[in-house]
Amino acid sequence: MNTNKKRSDCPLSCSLDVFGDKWSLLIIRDLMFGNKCTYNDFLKSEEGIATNILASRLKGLEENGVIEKSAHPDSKAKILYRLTQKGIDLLPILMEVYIWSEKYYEIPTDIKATIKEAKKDKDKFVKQVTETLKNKIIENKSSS
Amino acid sequence: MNTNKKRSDCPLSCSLDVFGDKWSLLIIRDLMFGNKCTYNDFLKSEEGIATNILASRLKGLEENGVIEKSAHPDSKAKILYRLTQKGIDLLPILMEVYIWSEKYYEIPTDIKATIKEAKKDKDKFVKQVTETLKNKIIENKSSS
DNA sequence: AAATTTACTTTCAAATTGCAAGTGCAAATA
DNA sequence: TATTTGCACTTGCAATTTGAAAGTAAATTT
Repeated sequence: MNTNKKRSDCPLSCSLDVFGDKWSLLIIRDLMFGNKCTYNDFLKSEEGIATNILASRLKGLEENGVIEKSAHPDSKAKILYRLTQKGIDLLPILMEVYIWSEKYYEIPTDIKATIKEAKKDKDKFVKQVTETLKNKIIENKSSS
Repeated sequence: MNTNKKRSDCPLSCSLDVFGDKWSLLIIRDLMFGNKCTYNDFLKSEEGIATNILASRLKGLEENGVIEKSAHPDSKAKILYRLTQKGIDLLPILMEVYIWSEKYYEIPTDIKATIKEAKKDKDKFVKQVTETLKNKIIENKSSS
């Protein structure tokens, strides 16, 4: 992604410069809910992102401080991608997208339950998931 | 936008197929907060969308039921674009994007106050703005 | 030592974008 | 009434981006 061009001072426009494309938020999703954290994990996702696009999106997200690379505990050949706090803070946005889609589209049953739970108490859901994600950061900080 | 291709059954992916690009949500923003409602209004926005892109985005958003066209009360030459309920329901998503950006970027002072208000009581903010937007729909229904 | 895995890069055709100019109808102006 | 302007687009074309496939280099497994 273009990490350089800023189209205007509008916060929405600036945010879209960071994650306003068809792929970036899917990577965030995989990191948040998919238990995915390596290049190949993202490649394997259902939507079938092209490898060059994945590389460019990871670069963009990293440059924008949404994700960061770190050493993978299992192997030097692997790189572990993880959300920064800035990335974790995208959770409320994703949550609202899921809630919106649940109102207007058919939802796979496995996801449905989670959306229902989020809708019941949004703040609680955000706090819970945020905590889980933060713990992941700490885990990896201490093992790298 | 491609209104046809569905990359997966993931609700997030489907949602991004509808508004996951650099322009669509800016049009929604203009309709929601910008008091803009005609083709030329959108064209004049700060970010400078190209006219062919604007046409294609408006088409896509309409096909996806997010906006709709109607007769402009002032003139036959004008077309009035407005949000559908489905479009109005994007408000929580936009709100969360604004709140996120306020945490990580410099925000123009005029928008800052609105974001602060939204943060104070999200539900209240969504309800208030939703009501205003719904009234706009009714206004135009009765005058067209 | 050879094959495989992992994280990419490169190549190239196809699709999309962005800019400029043009079109056709409506409305305002001379 | 004739002409210009406004509005909502469309068209043409170059430049950029995407997507598919193949390639690379280091690390790991066999």
